[in-house]
Amino acid sequence: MINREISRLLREAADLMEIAGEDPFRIRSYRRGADAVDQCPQSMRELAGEPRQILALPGIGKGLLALIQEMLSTGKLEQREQLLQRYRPEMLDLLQISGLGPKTIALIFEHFHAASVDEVEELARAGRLQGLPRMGAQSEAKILRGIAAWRKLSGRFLLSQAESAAHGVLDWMREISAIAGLTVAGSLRRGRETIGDVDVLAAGPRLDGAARQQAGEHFLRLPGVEQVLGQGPEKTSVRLHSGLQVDLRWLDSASLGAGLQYFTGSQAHNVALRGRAVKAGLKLNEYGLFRGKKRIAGETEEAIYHALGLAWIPPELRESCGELEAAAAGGLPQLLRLEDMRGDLHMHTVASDGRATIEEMADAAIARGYQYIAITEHSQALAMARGLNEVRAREHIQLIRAADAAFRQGRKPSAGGPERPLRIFTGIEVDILADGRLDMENGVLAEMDVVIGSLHSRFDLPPAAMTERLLRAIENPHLRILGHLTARILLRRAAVEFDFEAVLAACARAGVALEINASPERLDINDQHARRCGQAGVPVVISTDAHQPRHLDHMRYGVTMARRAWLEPRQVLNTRGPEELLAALRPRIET
DNA sequence: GCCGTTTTCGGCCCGACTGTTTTCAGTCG
Repeated sequence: MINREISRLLREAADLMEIAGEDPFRIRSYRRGADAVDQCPQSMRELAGEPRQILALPGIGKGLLALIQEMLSTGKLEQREQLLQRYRPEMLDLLQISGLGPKTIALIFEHFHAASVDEVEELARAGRLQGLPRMGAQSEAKILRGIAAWRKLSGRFLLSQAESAAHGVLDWMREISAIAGLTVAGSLRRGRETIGDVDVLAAGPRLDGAARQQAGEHFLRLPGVEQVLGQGPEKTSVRLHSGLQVDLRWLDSASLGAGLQYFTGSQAHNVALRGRAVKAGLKLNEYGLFRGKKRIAGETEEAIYHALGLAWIPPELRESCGELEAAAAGGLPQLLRLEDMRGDLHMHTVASDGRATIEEMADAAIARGYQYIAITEHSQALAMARGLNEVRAREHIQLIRAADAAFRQGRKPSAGGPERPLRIFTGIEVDILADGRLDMENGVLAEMDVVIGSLHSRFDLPPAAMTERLLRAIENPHLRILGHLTARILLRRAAVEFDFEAVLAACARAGVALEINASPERLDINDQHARRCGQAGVPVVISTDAHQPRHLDHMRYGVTMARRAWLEPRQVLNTRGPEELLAALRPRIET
């Protein structure tokens, strides 16, 4: 039993305990314990003989240690089993639905014995939920909207989840020496925000039938495999405990490029590309590019694209959105790269809900080669995150300025590490309230280098009201960045609807930048939105919303989205140096 | 259930907002 399964059982037990109305603090400690298991670099199984090391993990005490030991020896968690007997396993899905919480789920179960999404949907459609205490027509409609949004995205996985699963597969399969080449394809390679299943391609000169058989059996022993979906000479498919499907395909070296191209897609891109081949009297399939029976390309993707008169097209662009025409005309964009990024403008520290100090975040930024960061705590509306009110915000500015004074000289207060100068900007992530006001006095905002306005509530406002709310926020001359512009927050959430073009036009007029929030759990503005920013001349910033140093590495997800949006470095403000950035961020304040 | 202890139990992230209320429970972040 691997760490992720242990943490999953703990989390599911916590979810069920919540429905059962048990002590909320106890539930929280189960979840904290699950986090600790997830973040522990060593496996619980390895540590099983050293219980003191498990107890040393933050949030794990005697009680949870006993549960972990129980799971390691029996593979089950009795407490979870009992709750599942009392309720039903499908109930865990209901918690994913926006607008449905543990109390309502328990209430519905009590009255109707309904526990699945289908059953609850049927009750809501029939208007029967309205009979329950404190439930009216509007609540019922909200639940139905939540279910519709959930259906749209259930079964899909975040890019980061799929990436981490794919890395596990690649590491596992590298143990087979006959495999010379391993790569991911599909939507994961194209960097889509959500992934349906993971495609892994394997090739090697000595991968004959017997070797494939052996490697395929090794694949089936991959940790976390729940079910074998299919097993054949060309492809083996499994489903992991997480629900993610992973396909392993075998390719011949002579058609490696063709296979990679074919299985990377997208389907629309491939259809267009095959059409181009047909026009040239050629045929393209997963085995190569053919003139008659003669293969004229196939070992590499580059050779295939070149033979079709095209520049090689980065996978992120392969969505049949004009990339073939651009590649034919030599007009592909100079896509943004991770190394173009010079700073991160959105992060939290222990002053609100972050886990590290200003200095620790600064050290991490220096280690990643950045020239500047902005510290942007939450404002008070986000009480759960210990958001700052005006008084605390003013105090925090002083701390940031003191850290800036130390770090901009290239000196670090703490010992060790690289000594390169870093600018630390003052900032705040201020909540855009339901009526469009910013959750902080203008006098304090005026002192901030970076003011990010974000939405944290009322995602379900009608589109017109949501548009008004955003336009009003943009009117505030202190707002520099519209952040968290939530097309979708987390997989379970519905799209926030508003008039994107109107908001974009207002940003362009006001000189407000749009944020691509690179945090892997947030799918804020999507690539199509981001592409419109580039087309409309609205500057973009990419930031990680880091709550601890390692989150700074999430920048790569933001860069991936920017690449899918065809953005070039000049369109992204935090590719610029510190002075140029400040000038671009504050045009309305200082001119 | 964990933690930090004043070593035995109290505190643990809390405000905005909605819908149903007539004073607040439930959800969300």
